[in-house]
Amino acid sequence: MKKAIISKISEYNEQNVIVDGWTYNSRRSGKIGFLSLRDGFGIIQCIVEKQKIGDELFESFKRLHQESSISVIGKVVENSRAIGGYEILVEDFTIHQLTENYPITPKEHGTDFLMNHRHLWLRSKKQHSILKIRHQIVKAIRDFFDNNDFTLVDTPIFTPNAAEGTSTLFETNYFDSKAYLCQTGQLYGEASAMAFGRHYNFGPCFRAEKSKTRRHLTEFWMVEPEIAYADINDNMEWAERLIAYIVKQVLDNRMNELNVLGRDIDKIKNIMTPFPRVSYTECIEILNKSGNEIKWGEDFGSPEETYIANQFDKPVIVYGFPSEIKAFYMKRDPNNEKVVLGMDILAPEGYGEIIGGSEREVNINTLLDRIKEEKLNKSDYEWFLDLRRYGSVPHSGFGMGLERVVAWICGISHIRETIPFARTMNRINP
RNA sequence: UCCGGCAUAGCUCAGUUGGUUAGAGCAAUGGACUGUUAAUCCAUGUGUCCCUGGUUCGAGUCCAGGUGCCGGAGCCA
Repeated sequence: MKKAIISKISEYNEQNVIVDGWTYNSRRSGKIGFLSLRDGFGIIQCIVEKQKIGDELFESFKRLHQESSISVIGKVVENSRAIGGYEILVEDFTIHQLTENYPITPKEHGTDFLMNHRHLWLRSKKQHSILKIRHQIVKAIRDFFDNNDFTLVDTPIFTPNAAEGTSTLFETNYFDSKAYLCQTGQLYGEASAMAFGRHYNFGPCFRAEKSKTRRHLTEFWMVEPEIAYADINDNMEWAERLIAYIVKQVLDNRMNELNVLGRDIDKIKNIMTPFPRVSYTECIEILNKSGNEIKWGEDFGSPEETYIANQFDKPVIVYGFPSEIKAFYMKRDPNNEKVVLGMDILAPEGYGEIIGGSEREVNINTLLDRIKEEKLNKSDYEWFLDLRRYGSVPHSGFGMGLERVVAWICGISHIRETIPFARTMNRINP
């Protein structure tokens, strides 16, 4: 007999199959039982009739509590009363383990309790859907870059210094000296772009910021393309094409999961290029008109960012930030030395910044000045400066925070549910 | 780090102006029911009321300190 997975159960209509899984829920109405079987690929209703399977097996069925592991043998049939349209008429089943007192019951639970049981919470429908969509997004990102002749080049996690100087780093004991967990792979990405033309790296980043908000993790995943012979406008186009592609892939492949999450599809179905572009200076004007007293030169806070994003129903590209508030490696605008050729993309619905990028500074003297201004250790950057000594070209890149994109597309209010095992200021377990 | 909130059964919560024996739903256990979708109905068990100290004849309830968590700010993807 064939083993079937629930996501492909329609291929086995009117056939007998084996399905390996776990009991998601069970109900009884006298001599007929309804067992929701979960196998990681889907959930299907199994019909257990006492008359059909006999008294002994029916008694074992009664003992199948939530998350008991079983293999079910039965016939697949269409039935409109079953969620998913198919059900299995059980003929036999074998029990691998009878589970007692599974902690997560089909009722409400608090976030702290659920996060303490994250290893089990992953089995729940909603969490399962979020991580399936996360996987689809990761695949879309890789496909997008692979299909556009980018090369994946992994950047190191142990680094000897701060890339941006500003963010807080996790320090580790590296034999007799100190090393830090990477907060970005960007500088290494620039080296790679000069070797491969189009580069991306995709992996975890670490920031020891004491941030307790729904948008922050201490360990999160970031994808960072870096493109040789690309200016800031090329950069914006790559970024918006990437986002549009991701949204389309999720809509095309994960509609079931979006529905489980109750996502309002209207909010994401029109995410197509081009995205609106608005300069930092225009943002200040918009904010001042609305009564916000932010001055030119100040960085946006979270409420300002949300206000700007809410003016549009697509992600919005904000460009031309004051150079003082941005990283040392961003190129100054030749037409206005006060601003840099940097851009952020803000997601709609208050999800905040999902992309930050820029055209990179290529003039070695300007870079040296900026390194001095930021009080960075020049010797740490000698290798990076080599990239400006040997065949330097205009180039650009950006970083996109995976979890924020997942949160936005899923419509999840807190980022901690968008990563399998969240690390925050107050949590490193499980 | 700052501001605000919360902490009572395995879970989610209620608990009156301080009053003697601490409550519900779910989960669990037993039973009824052949089409349930978080099934329903009946029965049964469940407590360091976060910790320490104080006020009081009496504290889950009031006060002080502590701890943990949640939300927001700053910072950022």
